[in-house]
Amino acid sequence: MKRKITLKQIARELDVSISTVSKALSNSKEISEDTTQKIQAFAKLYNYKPNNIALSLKNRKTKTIGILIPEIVHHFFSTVIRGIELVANRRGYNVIVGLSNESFTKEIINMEMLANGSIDGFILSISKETLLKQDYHHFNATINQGMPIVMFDRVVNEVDCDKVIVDDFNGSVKAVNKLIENNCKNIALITTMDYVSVGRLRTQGYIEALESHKIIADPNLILKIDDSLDVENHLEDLELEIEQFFKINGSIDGVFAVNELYAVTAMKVARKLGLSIPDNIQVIGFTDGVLSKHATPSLTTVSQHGQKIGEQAANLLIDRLVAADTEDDQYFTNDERKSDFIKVVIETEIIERESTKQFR
Amino acid sequence: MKRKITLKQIARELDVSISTVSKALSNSKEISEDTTQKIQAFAKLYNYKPNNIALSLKNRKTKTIGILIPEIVHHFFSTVIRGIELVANRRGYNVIVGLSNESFTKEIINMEMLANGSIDGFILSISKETLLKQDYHHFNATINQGMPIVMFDRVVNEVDCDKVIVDDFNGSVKAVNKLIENNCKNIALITTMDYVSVGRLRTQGYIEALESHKIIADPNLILKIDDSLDVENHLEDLELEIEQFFKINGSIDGVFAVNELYAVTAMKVARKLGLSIPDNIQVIGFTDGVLSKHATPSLTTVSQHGQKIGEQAANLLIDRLVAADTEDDQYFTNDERKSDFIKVVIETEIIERESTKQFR
DNA sequence: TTTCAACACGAAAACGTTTTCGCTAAGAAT
DNA sequence: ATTCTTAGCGAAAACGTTTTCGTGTTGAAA
Repeated sequence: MKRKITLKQIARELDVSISTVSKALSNSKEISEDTTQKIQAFAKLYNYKPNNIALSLKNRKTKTIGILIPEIVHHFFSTVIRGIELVANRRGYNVIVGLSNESFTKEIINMEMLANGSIDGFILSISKETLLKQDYHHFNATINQGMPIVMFDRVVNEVDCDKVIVDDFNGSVKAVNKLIENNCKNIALITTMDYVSVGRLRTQGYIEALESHKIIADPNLILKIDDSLDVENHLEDLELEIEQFFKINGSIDGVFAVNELYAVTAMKVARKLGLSIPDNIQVIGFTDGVLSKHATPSLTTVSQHGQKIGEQAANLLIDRLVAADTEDDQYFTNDERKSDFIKVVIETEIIERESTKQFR
Repeated sequence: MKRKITLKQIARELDVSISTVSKALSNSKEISEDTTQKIQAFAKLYNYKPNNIALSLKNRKTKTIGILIPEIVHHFFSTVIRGIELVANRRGYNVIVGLSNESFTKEIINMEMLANGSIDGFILSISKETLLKQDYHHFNATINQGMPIVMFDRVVNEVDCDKVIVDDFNGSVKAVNKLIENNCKNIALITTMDYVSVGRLRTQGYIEALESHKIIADPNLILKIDDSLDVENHLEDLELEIEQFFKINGSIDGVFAVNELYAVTAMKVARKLGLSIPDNIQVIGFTDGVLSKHATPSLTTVSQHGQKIGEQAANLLIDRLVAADTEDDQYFTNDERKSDFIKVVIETEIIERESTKQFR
């Protein structure tokens, strides 16, 4: 077991100085061709690679991006990570992942761990607890320390930074419009509590779509699920709730659900109640995950393009990092630097599958 | 925007030496109570936190684990990551993620990027292409450089390191036994090509279970899917293949599939052919993912406990890291160090759901 | 008064780089 | 013969820590 070789060791072996080795390896023409050859050969032989940590310390940048998300076992989030990793790698960056597990405290701890030199910038999506508390000081603190942040999906106006979001509002409008066009007369909405911004926006889209068709949104047709306790492990509760909802509102012939799980559960319940899909009830979900694709019947969804979100976020962050790098030279007073932040909206797209009727 | 404060700055402000500041902050009793108080107060005020990179360079360890997996948009892998992150965090480590995307080259590039000081050790699962090529030099190279590796799930005998695997063989045996107990007479197997070790092992389990019941495995009842091209995007091909398979073998009354996708697709096809589940055909899958849970009917599966795998892997790696740390002191000749590697087997468990009959 | 321990702190090395600057020798220009 | 370039290399600083060792001051012991 031989440890990685360093410049110092090469220098000692070849009886030259460290500087000479460093220069020779970067093909500096300060060094004679002879010495350069010799050093490069030796370095290759011993598989020399510069130590990243030393480089990071010297350059005061790590070429690493910190990702902070609420949950990783989740199709949408892992898709976003894939997008981030893709462009990060292409542009010479690594990716370090932290999970908040929807907890405010873990979010802070994770940020502080990473903000102390480990990374050059953050890409993150806010945890539910943080959204509830509406306490965003940790984000602003790290931004003030000169570390850029890009938020995606679960973003918030109180923090000044680049953002990448899906067009929740218009996505919902499209979905509900589709149901209306498909002759649904009583369209139900299954959504989350309002503090999750995406839930709120999707709900607004639902209402807007109805109203634009002169339909008054019936509050009874809106089911708000409290998912503060994790639904995944209380599936029966979810089913029960939806079943009650269906029974009370017998006239429902269309369902728009703000996520995949609600949608497939709704389908399940509907079938249990003897309703057939899409003949009696048509269903559209939000988020294009595995469930939608492989459910029976397969689910028509509003696709979020998670990977694109990740790619965009990574590009935004890295652009800002290289900008900060070159900008360093020209002088700026602190407030003079133009701090207009970008908000990228990723358009949604309806993917038609079997849970809605096909008209053509 | 004020950059993070350093020891040097504190020292200058308070007109003491850097060493004094460092000692005061670590409560060294070399420093008088007065000065300690003053320094700590100042540090707190300016929110001083030691720079991780500098610490890494000094201590020659990063407190970071590198994860290298073929794909992140995959329930099993993301579950493993969650497990790793859980114990890594608990034990003071960060987690950096690389994706090989099933490519040999990307696997190597990623390893080299991370191996140059960025991390203290690897947790990885081998890419399909690497398994095909059977070229494992990059793993052995990094191990030889003194960087420990823990492999999980897709492991290989040619590399000497700790391993965490699921009991694929026994898992399959259990599953097929269950089908036999449930009175299936013609049990089909839907599996992958043999070069993926887990596919091979699960196939062997299938055969073994049959033979232990004096049943001769019928080669016609084994369908090997070539998933070298990604199946997710060629779903129809998969369905077609399975449909042909079912039509040719009309007698099938039980299906064991080595992954979730094959299982739910089999169910879909079966229903399409007018067969009801579990009455006409019972189905068991491998991997406990979202699909199994939410499919209709929900799928009986062999659960892999991905999170437990991740936790075990992380513990193995960190144990070895701290061992190497303390062991450093006593002298060892290189070959003298005890290098017996551990192979942890995570037991599988059958989760019964609606796709098999209930006997009680 | 001299000696000595204890106290409180600073200097410097080390981790592995890159880069600026300075130095020496050799050859060219004056 | 003297000055000037230039080629080729080394010394040292810097990034931010921790830690070892040294040093000066003070009060007590001799």
